[in-house]
Amino acid sequence: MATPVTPPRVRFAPSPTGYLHVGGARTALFNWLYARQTGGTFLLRIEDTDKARSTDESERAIFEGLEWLGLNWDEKVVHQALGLPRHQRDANFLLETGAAYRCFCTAAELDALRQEAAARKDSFKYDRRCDLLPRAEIAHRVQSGMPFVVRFRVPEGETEWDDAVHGRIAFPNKDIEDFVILRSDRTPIYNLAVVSDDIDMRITLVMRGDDHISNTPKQILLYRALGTEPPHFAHVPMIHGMDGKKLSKRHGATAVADYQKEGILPSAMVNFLALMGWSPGGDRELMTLEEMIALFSLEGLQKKAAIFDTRKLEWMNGQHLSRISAMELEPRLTPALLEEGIATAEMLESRREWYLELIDLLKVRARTVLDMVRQAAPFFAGEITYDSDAVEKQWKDRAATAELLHAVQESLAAAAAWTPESLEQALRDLATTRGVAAGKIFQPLRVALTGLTVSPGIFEVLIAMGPELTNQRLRDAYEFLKASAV
RNA sequence: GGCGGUAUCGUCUAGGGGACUAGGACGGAGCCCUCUCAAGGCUCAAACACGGGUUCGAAUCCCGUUACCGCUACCA
Repeated sequence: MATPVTPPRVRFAPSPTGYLHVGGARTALFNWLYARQTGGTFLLRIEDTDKARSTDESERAIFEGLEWLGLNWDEKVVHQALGLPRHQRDANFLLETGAAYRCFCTAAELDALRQEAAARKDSFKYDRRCDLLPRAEIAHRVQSGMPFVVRFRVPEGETEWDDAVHGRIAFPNKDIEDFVILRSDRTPIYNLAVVSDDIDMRITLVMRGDDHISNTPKQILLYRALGTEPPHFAHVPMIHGMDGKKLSKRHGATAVADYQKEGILPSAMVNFLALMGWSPGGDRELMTLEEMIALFSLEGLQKKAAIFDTRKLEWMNGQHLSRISAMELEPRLTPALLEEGIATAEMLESRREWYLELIDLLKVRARTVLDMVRQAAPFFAGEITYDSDAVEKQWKDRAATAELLHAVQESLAAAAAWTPESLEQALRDLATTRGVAAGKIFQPLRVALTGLTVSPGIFEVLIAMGPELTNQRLRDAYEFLKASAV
């Protein structure tokens, strides 16, 4: 009863000409999810046939980006450039079977033709003039070493396929020109390299950006000419910037590494990316990778381009931040803390329990790891800076504030114990004695301890700081108040 | 220009002919909670691009129009 389907093989095939773009990452994610869900194989192919633009550095950036997102690939990375002999073999095969022909037109000639067409307001399409050359002439030119490219002879008819996201798409072949498949330097053009490689890698489903829709009929034609049935295709929508245009540097951060630096968690990034162009149906939004694997389906793919809204990403990151445990968060926060010089590795190691509790305290109100770093600073020994707005608002009367903080210090010193309950008792008693609202004490104290008007609950802050640092901070506050009293 | 694709709140989306007074989320406004800020709870504003069909009935199906996007290289 079981239907013996061969497990799917999908791939992500970026060209190493920059960094890992969020659009690319999203395409990779969909392929990965599909493979993981179906028990298929997810492959990575580096399309480095454009030697001028490809760099090792950007190849590394792609690996690191995918690894950070948790998208592991199953077999050895394929480098397209290494397939050169096969690409040439395939081109020769097409030449031999008559599916392709040599074209001796130079770039300059073609350019002139194109301009003529443009002047006539005609659309340009190669007129096959080299295909019409007499056999003898072709042989002569080849023998005399005249450079040529190989063009695919597009047959009559119509090319169509059943796209997994768009349904049936058809192109009249007459609208497709005889495209080049091999350059005069014998290197392959994209469409040939892709088809040759995808056949070689036994890809069963090509899932990629829908900017490739118009390449698809050409590729299908190549598959057939090469004697192979084409794979299935799924063209996923693009990701645009807030202005509705293709996402580019103008829109700010477009590399996944940028978001890594800004303190976005990979789990949030992947969750957010998945929702650009895919939905599990219903109201489901917050998901882990595992859940997405279970829920993923081609049917849930959207046809429409999505606009990348970083505000929702940040919200989502906040949600992931508050769900993740301090233990899991620690490895992401620590490097940032060290880099900012807020703490040292030894310090964090020696007070690990305390450190993990601090993380739990901070993660609730942070949207990014960087937020946490900023909020963590006051909890470590060292100078703090007083936010000018905070001073203005909560320490307006310097002398009165100094007096108040002295009273607070005494109350804290007199507290039964350094526990949230005792400290709260002490401070609330102080408020009662002085006949003021508790907030009138908490707020100035918060500024003294953190330099900010925003922090975790004041008793949590006191506990996390401990009596020593608290007293130090209060002494610093007196100094500041005295110095700025004039 | 030619060809192709797409069209639900500002944004991400749910919706598969009657369950739609079109749901959720981000963002916005407000309220509650409260020592601040988050978080959380509640409330409000906010969309089926337009025009024709098909049908007893259309956000859902078909056709046009419009707008937007993509491709149109010896780039990928």
